[in-house]
Amino acid sequence: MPYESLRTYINQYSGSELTDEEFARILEACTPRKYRKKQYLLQAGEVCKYVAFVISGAFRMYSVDDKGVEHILHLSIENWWVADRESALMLTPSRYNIDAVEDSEVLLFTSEKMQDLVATVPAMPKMMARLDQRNFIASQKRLHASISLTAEERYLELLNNNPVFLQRFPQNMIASYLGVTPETLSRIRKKALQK
Amino acid sequence: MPYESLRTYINQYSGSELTDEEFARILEACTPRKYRKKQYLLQAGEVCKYVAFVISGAFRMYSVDDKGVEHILHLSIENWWVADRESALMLTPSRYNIDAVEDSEVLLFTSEKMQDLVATVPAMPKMMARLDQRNFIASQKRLHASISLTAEERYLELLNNNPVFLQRFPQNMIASYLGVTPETLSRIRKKALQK
DNA sequence: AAAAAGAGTTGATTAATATCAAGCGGAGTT
DNA sequence: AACTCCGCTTGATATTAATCAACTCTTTTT
Repeated sequence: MPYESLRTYINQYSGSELTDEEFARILEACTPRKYRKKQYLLQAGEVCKYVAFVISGAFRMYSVDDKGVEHILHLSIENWWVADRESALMLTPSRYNIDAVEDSEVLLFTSEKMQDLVATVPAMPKMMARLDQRNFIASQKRLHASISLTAEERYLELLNNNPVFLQRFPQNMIASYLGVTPETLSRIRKKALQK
Repeated sequence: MPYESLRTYINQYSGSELTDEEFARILEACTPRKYRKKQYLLQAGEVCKYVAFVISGAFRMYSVDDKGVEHILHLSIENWWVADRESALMLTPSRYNIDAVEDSEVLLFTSEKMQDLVATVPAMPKMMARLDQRNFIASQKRLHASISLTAEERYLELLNNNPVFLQRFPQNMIASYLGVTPETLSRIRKKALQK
């Protein structure tokens, strides 16, 4: 079957095994779609209609402030979910943009289909609960970093926890993700290398 | 029955109505406890064993850095839950302290009892899912603020979204919650008043 | 009642990071 | 192949917020 990575993901996060029939139902509920580099999956002002599972490629979710500066809130690569869950849940227009950083392939689930699946496939609510917990923990960690650490410490923490990101995304995006300017990140790295 | 505020809370967040029997079971599963001002509910290094529902009073959750500076991650007042969920879920020692900011009364649930309730009272998983979602959205908002806004903008946002906190907690705690020093917050407020 | 501790303000100085500006080199486009 | 754009670096300067220090006013403790 195609998209085995989604199956593996759900099995892993739900702590159970999907039957072939269940997995087939999940695949029926979603739509595969490709995005070219720089193509939008969500634009600020729209309500987020889809939750996307990344099969391959990479995405970023970011806001743009009054001065036109982008602030990246989330980075996602294959085997991650992408969406503005606030907008999707509350049905409010999103403040964020989501676009492809590389040519990518995703599976799109509308919120309704996703709710159906959560109601009918036992593994799904387990996976969702687990996912929400992980999301919460991750954003609490980043909040802690952002409140109590210096730019350099935040960079080193990212280097430890998500080295993949550093290889996968250009440095200016990493800078934005860390909440510093590209110049500052460049200097931080120079300093870190000297040690 | 006592502790009606918990019942109201669960009804509201689950979108259903607890029966008297269900609510009685919930009350049996927890332990009421009082905390004096400054008393710890959790100390850094311990595994967080309880999830607490605040009946009255106020708590803060914070880390202490190498220089001894406190960084407040969460503030909670009556009708909020308090716990380090990361520690409680992962069973890892917490990096955070939780202590009472005022004399307070809470209901303590051990993680096991909470899991029992989630498994046996239908309203509970609904409430938990809703709570996780809200927590995630709230921490994403704060993360966004902390990455893209200046200290002054963050203060004004708090003034809009959680004016209660400003009345309830001393200014140095608000400063820590916003990620600035008390001196800086004092100057920000002075400036904001002049307008 | 006196003393001590805590909370907030204000001023002077320092440190961290942003901003502005210039230049380099590679990737993609025509 | 030439050209343009983009990502990255480096330097000089400006801005923001932290730090250090002093002082006032409450609140708490003795």
